[in-house]
Amino acid sequence: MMPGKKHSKKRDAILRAIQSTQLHPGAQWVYDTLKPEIPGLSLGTVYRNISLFLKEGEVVSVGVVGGEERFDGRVEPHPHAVCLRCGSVTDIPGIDDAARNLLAHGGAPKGFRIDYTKTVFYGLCGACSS
Amino acid sequence: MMPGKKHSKKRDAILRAIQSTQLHPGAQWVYDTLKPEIPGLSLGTVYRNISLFLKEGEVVSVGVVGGEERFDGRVEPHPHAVCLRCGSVTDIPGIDDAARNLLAHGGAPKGFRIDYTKTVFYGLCGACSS
DNA sequence: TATATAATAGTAATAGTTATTATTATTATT
DNA sequence: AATAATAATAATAACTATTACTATTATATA
Repeated sequence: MMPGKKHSKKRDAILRAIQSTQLHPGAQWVYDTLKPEIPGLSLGTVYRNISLFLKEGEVVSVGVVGGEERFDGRVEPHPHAVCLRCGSVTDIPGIDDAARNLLAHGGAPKGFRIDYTKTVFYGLCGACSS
Repeated sequence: MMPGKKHSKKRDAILRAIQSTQLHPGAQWVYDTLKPEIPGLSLGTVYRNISLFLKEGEVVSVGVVGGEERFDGRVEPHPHAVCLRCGSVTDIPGIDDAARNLLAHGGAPKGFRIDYTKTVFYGLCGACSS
């Protein structure tokens, strides 16, 4: 009865899976990764719980890469680099989005209330450009 | 025999449709808009030609909004504002992405070659926030 | 333990997009 | 202009990521 987070072994596992990698995985990756240790896991459960995490702000969407939505367990706003060849997504730390955000407020369309910003750099990752 | 652009009434109409609006439309909108004046037009043709435009750089993708990919006929890089409620996409002119781009080069992952940047602001548009 | 509530698996359904193929239009060549 | 080669298209089927649905199972509460 102690007020706290909602429980469910599977839900927790899904959140931890997303938080414990820097791959910015999609739902399928989470499913494939957890399935061996949690045989009774369905893809629908992964999708449903990720939706919950998004709503509760425990996970954030990086956007759609190659037709698949990718997620990030690090919720502080920061830019990402997406490889156009292999689809890898990399964090770009150390660059604060907030300043950019402020800067943009001046130019925002009349009456538009900005909630958050996403900055994505597209190109070729180290592995794919060498 | 004069070297010039490739032709096709439908192809041209599709490109002009995208270029002549600020709605940042998706494929379905282009189809719905042109269908009355070009009854013999199929959705597949719209998709196929948009893919060509993307490859040739005549059109640029704004990203996926509400599960649908949206396009822009203005190809100079500039940020966009996406309304989380109605899905409208608005240009944000007057803010140069290039500076931001440069700024980011320092922080980009080792070996990552940046080709272009996309900055999107999410929030509520004027109509939806009032 | 009994009862109410929430979470899940499995499956079906949906929607955007891409591929296929037969046909039609366009371009090049004679 | 007539014919041959090429490109573009419509119509349809296929595909994929995602969501909805439903019967079942697990969890929490009394």
